[in-house]
Amino acid sequence: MKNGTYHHGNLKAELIEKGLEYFDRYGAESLSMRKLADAAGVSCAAPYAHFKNKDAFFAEVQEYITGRFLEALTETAEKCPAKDRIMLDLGICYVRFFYENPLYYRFLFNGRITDFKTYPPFVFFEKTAKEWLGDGENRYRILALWSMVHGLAQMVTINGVIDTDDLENEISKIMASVTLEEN
Amino acid sequence: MKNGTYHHGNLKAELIEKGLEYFDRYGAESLSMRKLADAAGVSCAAPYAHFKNKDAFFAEVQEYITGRFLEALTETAEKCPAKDRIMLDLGICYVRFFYENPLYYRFLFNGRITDFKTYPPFVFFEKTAKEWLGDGENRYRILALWSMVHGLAQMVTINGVIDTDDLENEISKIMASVTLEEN
DNA sequence: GCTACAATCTTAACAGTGATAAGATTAACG
DNA sequence: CGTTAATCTTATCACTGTTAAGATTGTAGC
Repeated sequence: MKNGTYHHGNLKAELIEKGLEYFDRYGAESLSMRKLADAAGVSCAAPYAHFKNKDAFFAEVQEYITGRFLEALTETAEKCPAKDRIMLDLGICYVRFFYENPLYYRFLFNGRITDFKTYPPFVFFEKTAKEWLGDGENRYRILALWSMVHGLAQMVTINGVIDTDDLENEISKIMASVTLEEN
Repeated sequence: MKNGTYHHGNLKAELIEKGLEYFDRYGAESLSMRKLADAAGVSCAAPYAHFKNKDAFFAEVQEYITGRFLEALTETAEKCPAKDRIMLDLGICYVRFFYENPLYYRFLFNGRITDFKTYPPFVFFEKTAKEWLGDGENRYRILALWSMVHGLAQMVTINGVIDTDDLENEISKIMASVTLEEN
């Protein structure tokens, strides 16, 4: 207990913040509620006033990360100069996000996301792809593109299959190597 | 201790076997060395005579699963009737393996595989792709195909983005939607 | 300001975990 | 038959998530 502050005042936010810090350094596996409480200068049971259990804590962290991921995608789409580049830019952004935050990939897509169809970043990706490809029957193409980009994101989080010195160029070439008609 | 059998005689194999059973039902997260020891009718410290630690145990389980995965791929390649179908068949096999064993995907590709480039199933996939595509500069195409198939495998382990009643047909259409020249 | 209430935090405890050390049992091999 | 190494058991450790009981404090209504 720090001097005179029985009530922390901002514990929930600090726990998430400290959680992300630890997380970025060591990953989610070794993160414990007790270390987190310690880091926030609080007793081991205090976090349970704000999170029902460890999983609920992780769920909030996940929502935060998902928010940042979705933000990156929407920004990329908005800033895209030419409409025929949008899927390429989106793909690069998608891969880059997990290249820059490798630990996030495992955290998100490891049992935590139980439904791809309703996961906001995917919904956005699908919507954009539909707009780009037109209203025809493009379900299979969208799935192909989507899984390719998602698969690439994982490659990039693990080991140098892809040259990460020039990520943009590499992803471009990979995506271009698979002809989607006018590309 | 079972009647008169201080030495189990076959503990290591039984631990892996019981491990896979538990694993198939509940996943790897809740599996503990102690439950495993219990299930094998042995004290909680006995497993440590055969495995240095929990991670070493998991490493052996991983090798077993990897073996089965690689086996499925090579068999598919051998049985393939027409050479121009081989990448399609391999892709279907790849996805089907994880559709049938959804928990394996998370287990394998969750920090456990630290290098895609040397992971035998990937090496085999790459080699076959090279043979199929000829000796040209097809690096990007192979990566595209590879990540697509790998991404699809994850889709299929999570939730109904893909119609799993007719997995073969769906994967075919997805792979075909992306034109790889002569296909 | 005072009081009641709800939110927040601490202390203490529980069962379950991975892991290790010390010693018991037994298989294997000369 | 005796020695040795492999295998197993019995403690025991530190650590984990979680809960219950009670202490402290912010807050709303008087």
